[in-house]
Amino acid sequence: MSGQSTFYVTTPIYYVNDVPHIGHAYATLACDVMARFKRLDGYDVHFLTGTDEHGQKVEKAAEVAGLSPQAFTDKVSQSFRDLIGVMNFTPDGFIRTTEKRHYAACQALWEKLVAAGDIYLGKYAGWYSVRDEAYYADSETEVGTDGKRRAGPVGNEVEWVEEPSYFFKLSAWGDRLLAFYDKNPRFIAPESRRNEVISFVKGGLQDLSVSRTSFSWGIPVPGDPKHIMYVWLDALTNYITECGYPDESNPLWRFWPADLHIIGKDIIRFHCVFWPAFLMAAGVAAPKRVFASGWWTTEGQKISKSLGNAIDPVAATAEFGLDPFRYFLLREVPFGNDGDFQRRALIGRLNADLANAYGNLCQRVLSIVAKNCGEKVPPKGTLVEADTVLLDRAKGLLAVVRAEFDEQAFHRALTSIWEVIADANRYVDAQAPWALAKTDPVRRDTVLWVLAETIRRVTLLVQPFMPDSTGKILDQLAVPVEARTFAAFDRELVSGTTLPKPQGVFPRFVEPAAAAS
RNA sequence: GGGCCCGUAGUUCAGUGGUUAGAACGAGCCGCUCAUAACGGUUAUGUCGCAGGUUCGAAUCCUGCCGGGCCUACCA
Repeated sequence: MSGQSTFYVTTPIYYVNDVPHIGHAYATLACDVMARFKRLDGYDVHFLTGTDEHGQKVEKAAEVAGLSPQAFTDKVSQSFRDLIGVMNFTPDGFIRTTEKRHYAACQALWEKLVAAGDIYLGKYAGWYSVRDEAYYADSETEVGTDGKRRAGPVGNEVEWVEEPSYFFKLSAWGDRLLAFYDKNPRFIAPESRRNEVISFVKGGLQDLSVSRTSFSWGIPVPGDPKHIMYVWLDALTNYITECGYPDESNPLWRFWPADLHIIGKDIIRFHCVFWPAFLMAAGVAAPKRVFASGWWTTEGQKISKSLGNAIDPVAATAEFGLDPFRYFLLREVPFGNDGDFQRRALIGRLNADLANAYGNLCQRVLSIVAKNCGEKVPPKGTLVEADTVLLDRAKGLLAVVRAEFDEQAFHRALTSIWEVIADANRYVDAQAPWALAKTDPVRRDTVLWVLAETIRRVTLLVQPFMPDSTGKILDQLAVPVEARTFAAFDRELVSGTTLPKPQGVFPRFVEPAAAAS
């Protein structure tokens, strides 16, 4: 037990200004699949998600809704919890930045940074738009023909504003960050993101304003409560709050440093530049890896509220089924790339990959077994070369899939698995067990055993992606629940085990219009 | 302006110097009949964005151009 390797994976904490959409579902799904895989592979896993609830925007949104910030965030945070059930996610923790433990962690981290000499009091100055309630960089503003400075050619008027602010000495961390990236080539993925970050850091870093006095919905700076901590310092800290920071005797501290932060590509800088700098300054180990996922578009168009083309995870799972939806999101697009959500493509995947290739393979094999082998796992006779070729491919899959998971290459893991499914379908045709039934029932039984055993192995590996459906298939193979981890990958099906009646798991999807005509 | 990534069959993509450029899906044809009209076999389709260059040899390296996406800091 104690020697077990740990694996800590996190989603971004979601900003409660928005209701959950496909972007949230996607990042959390990737973490869920990762967590499930590592659990099956014997790791001591901790999977964290949660909500980011501070900041000016939340304060304002609450006001508009006529609620206190706390009541408002309670409500919106719940909608993210609800998504967990809808998508069958399995987080071990759900953190909210409004929790007491998180205040304590943030303030402890702050004090560490002060003690290390990395925080000082200065003045934050910039072009401020009262209407936007936002600061703009000099380069973002321009002076119009009327002599007034605006945020862009058509933006609102800006004025020069200065407010006292604490700063983090980020400028001093450039070289150490570059050395860190150099020593940890796996820290940022995909590769192109790593290049972006490195070039950004090489361009020189400025000190970072890490407190605000213009609003109050946030975590007060220790010893100077007029100041509220910069939301990102607050938000990023959640990952160590969960582990008990600053109490390193907390049992969950064993999970730090995190193995994997999965994030959206919009927040790379915060995770790959600010976060390791904060941690190194505070003397805490930096996370091992940050993987930035891409964005989804719908039918080639950007998702936007005005177009009303957002993909609602609840609607999608209701129409296509949860597991096919989970499968599609991770199979269709290389993880890390942007993806286009096309209805036609989803239906194509559902029918070609799930109903035809995998579902039908299970069904055709299991129904022959049910009709010919007395509803029992058939006897495994002498294996010939064709049998061992197929079985060896299925056996070899675990190592292949494991390597792909270490790169978060979910689409490649699935491609590899589906190659064996295709092999199995070819094998069925080549061996023709329905013909053997008449000529050589012993051989037929062996063929069916080989197929059932191949389906078992494949299905064990598909579990993280489609937990419900694979559970049903393993039930139909009478694989005991305790024999569904990778430790049992080599525990072959036992001939003579009674099997339940087979039942299709992945029905074909037929468009309602087509079905009617 | 600077930087990063991409442009390969109808579609989605793989392929980073070496035989006639690959896969999947889709399409045509043939076969099979255990199965969810599923499965198998087979055929077809490409100026590898364009133009130069390096090389015995380039989709693959270099240069320029065209087209698309992204980054270029402090509202998540």
